[in-house]
Amino acid sequence: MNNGRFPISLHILTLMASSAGELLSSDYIAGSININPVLVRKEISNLRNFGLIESKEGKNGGATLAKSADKIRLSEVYHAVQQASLLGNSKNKPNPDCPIGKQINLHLDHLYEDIEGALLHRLEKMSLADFLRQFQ
Amino acid sequence: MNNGRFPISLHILTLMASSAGELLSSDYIAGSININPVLVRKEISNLRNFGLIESKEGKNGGATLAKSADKIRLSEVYHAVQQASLLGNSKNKPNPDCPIGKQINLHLDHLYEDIEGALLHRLEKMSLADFLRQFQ
DNA sequence: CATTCTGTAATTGACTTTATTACAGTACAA
DNA sequence: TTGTACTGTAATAAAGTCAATTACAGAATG
Repeated sequence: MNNGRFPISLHILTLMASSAGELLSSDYIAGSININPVLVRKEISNLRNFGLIESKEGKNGGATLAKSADKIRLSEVYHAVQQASLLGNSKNKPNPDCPIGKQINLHLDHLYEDIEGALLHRLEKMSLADFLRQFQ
Repeated sequence: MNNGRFPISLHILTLMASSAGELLSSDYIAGSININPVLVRKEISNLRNFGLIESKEGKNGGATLAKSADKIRLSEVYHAVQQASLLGNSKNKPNPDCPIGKQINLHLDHLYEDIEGALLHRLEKMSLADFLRQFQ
């Protein structure tokens, strides 16, 4: 994964899991993560599109989990923030006249798929509730 | 992994494995990958530090594998290019006054280590020779 | 000793990510 | 019904990252 969005999204969800039911404001969340509130709202918007978060506009509004923390797998969080490939995106444009260059992206892609499968298998095993449980 | 260095290093090593014994110039390699020769030399320099490549300066110089392709595990390549953490580096500076923020980097790091372990396990199983064997 | 390489530093440029500004719209509460 | 406190989102600016490029010293060869 290429971005810092995974930790941000997981932080957001962890905060919500730790205060289940309450609506948290983007300003409060941004204060905990120490980033800009607009970025928090963007991530919340994304997580909402993936059915992990519900939010409420207006005064006393905010966001909360859309389902209980033990129903949220970390693999869902991964999918929600995942855009590019795990290990360096195959955006390289190798020389098609070279016998190695011509084929390497195909084989790299296979390798990445294999590895990403292993990664997802791990993330699948841990729920947000499991993750929160580590905090004391 | 955050960078495009893994595919570049693997490409370099694959070229060398496919023409075992020969010294390849950074210009030739750069032509196959379609990147700048200086970047190739930087990667070669790094791979040499990890004992995967030997190089020779001067006219008719170049680089070649330091050991046979079936002795090189892809996990070694990963280690050679790995600097930052796999999933978004914990460069966030969460608020230490927040009970979640205070602890989250620790738990994120544990999670990353766990996942990286799974990834390395996969890469450990494949040698450079295995990777090259896929090419026909 | 000219040539062809590596090795490496320094700079520039392209791109990506995050912060910031701005503002419309929504819900609540006095 | 109006002020306030929020979300949602777009647009822009600032910061950071990564690769390309330039430059050049040094090594090996013929």
